[in-house]
Amino acid sequence: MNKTIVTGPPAAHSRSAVQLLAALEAAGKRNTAQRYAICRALEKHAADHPTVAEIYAAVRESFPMISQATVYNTLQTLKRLGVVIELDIANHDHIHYDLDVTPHVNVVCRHCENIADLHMRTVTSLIDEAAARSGFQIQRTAGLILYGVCPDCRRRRGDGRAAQEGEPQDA
Amino acid sequence: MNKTIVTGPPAAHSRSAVQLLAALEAAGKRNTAQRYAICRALEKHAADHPTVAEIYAAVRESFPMISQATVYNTLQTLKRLGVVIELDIANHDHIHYDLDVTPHVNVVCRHCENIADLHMRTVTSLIDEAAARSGFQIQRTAGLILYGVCPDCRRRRGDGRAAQEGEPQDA
DNA sequence: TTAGCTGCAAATAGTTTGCAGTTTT
DNA sequence: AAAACTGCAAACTATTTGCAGCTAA
Repeated sequence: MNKTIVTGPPAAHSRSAVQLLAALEAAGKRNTAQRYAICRALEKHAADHPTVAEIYAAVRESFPMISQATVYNTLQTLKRLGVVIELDIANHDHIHYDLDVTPHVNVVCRHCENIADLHMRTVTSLIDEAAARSGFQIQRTAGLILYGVCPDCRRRRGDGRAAQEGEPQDA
Repeated sequence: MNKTIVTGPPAAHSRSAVQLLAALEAAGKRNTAQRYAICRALEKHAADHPTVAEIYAAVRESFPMISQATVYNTLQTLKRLGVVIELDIANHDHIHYDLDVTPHVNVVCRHCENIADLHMRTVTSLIDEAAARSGFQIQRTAGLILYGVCPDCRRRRGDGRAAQEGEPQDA
């Protein structure tokens, strides 16, 4: 549950609140105070890959009477516009949101549940090869998810465990 | 909803029912008729990346009185043993199961919801680089998910759409 | 025998939805 | 003024859980 960012440049590729709002406007969506607050909350927590609950909590600070439904609706709208992506992470109860829609990998720690962004040349190679080999037209290139243990947790909990096939998904 | 396999060798890397049962036994789990039936169903539908509902339906054919809870329980056990992985796919209501736990990519079609397996050298490079760059100890190397449109659907629905960043997640 | 498994049914909880009233354009 | 958006509360539904009886070892 701690939200220390483990790796990677802070929000370097993430869209800003302004960009999100611009996308909404460009799509002919209305500019409401609630949406503004939600976009600000997204921007602020971008590096955490926030869940709906976290965004809801953050928005409430400045907008105490907002309803969850509005948060869900707006997030769905942003998702459909393609300016935000959903991260469905195994064994996590909530959906996470990522403002970075450029090709990258997300690495998830099984212990502290932190999520890091990783930008690598290899991602593009992988996608190109996958497209060539499968005949698929790959549309979404962000949010490739890898699971493991972050450096902090390795240190904290003792290391040693082999990173092998057959590694169980849970503790 | 059609389940034609689009790409890749049929179940080449998937574990067989026998292997699943062996894993259960090795872990000191009891050998029940229900678990046997579930493993058989998994093996049979491995190439489909079946959901719980599909496995439940398949098992019922030979075992009409089985309960869903048992299917859920067994799947969870297999998951914890690391012989099966869960695929959490964006916008899919159900969890999919993959009997292939060797490093590979899953490519998901947004239209027909088919899931293909792709084994590529690049996967290992990606994982190695991700581990090196992030300091994470990567434990799960299977089920890297990519989203796009499969060849059949491209043909069927007309092509043309650009595979760009900013591509919406839904229709 | 006995620990573990199954099946039933009820509980849980994240997300979605209907609708009436409000707000943006 | 019209269409869209919000907030509330109810609805949905995939998954989990409690528990009594069954069963593999």
